[in-house]
Amino acid sequence: MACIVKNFEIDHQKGIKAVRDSMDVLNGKWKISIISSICHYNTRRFSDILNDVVGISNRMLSKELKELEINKVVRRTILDTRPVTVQYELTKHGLTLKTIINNLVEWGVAHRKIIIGK
Amino acid sequence: MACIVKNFEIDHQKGIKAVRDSMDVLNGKWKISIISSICHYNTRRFSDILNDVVGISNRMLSKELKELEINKVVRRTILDTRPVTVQYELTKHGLTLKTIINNLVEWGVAHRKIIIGK
DNA sequence: CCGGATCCCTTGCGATACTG
DNA sequence: CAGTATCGCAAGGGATCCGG
Repeated sequence: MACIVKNFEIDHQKGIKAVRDSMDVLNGKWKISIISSICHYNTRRFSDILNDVVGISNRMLSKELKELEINKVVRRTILDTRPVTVQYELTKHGLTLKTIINNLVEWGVAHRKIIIGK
Repeated sequence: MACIVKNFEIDHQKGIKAVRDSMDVLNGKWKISIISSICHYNTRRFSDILNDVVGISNRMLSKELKELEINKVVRRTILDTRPVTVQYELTKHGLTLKTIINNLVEWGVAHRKIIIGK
């Protein structure tokens, strides 16, 4: 009985760590918006994302995209056009975030209703 | 046709804003871990959460819980024991985060496998 | 036991300007 | 077009101590 409780607790700790791992990747002011933008269009260019995500600067966009690329959420492709354009798309791994994003959208809407009072 | 495209874009912008609303509530180093802890036990005391969320200081826990209470994610109850103990539980609204948290746990586990290489 | 108050350091992030 | 470099502030968050 104590053993069951103990395993229960261990799993809970694992869960908390796993959530933190996720949040480390998704944290910051812009990440999820960027992912949401790319996800919506399947493939999206730098300047297009810059327009989608209102308020972000090119410096930030560049930095965030680089981190997402390192975390294998996003794939970067340079197209040899003149001038150069760069394309971003979600990796297979990145695509698995779609469910989470949809849930976050739903929750955000519900939350606004509750807080602002409809 | 152009109209359809336009509505499509508008909805996308709404989606991005909704995600941001969610993240504003959930952002920071600790929030989701705290919610995860309370959610797991249904009802949890201050000092217990302090133990669950490894690394957090009482100052931070206090601050984060207060914000979550303001955002109606968490309900706070003072028990008249000696010395005083305080109990936290998720509101109905807070409970709707359960799905998101479970998804984040799954994704975090998958992510670690991909990045660390199993 | 549950916090609040203070101090201080680190980080995130914005603004701006510049390259291939 | 897609970034990089530099600067600088404000927020985030840790450590410690105090009080009901």
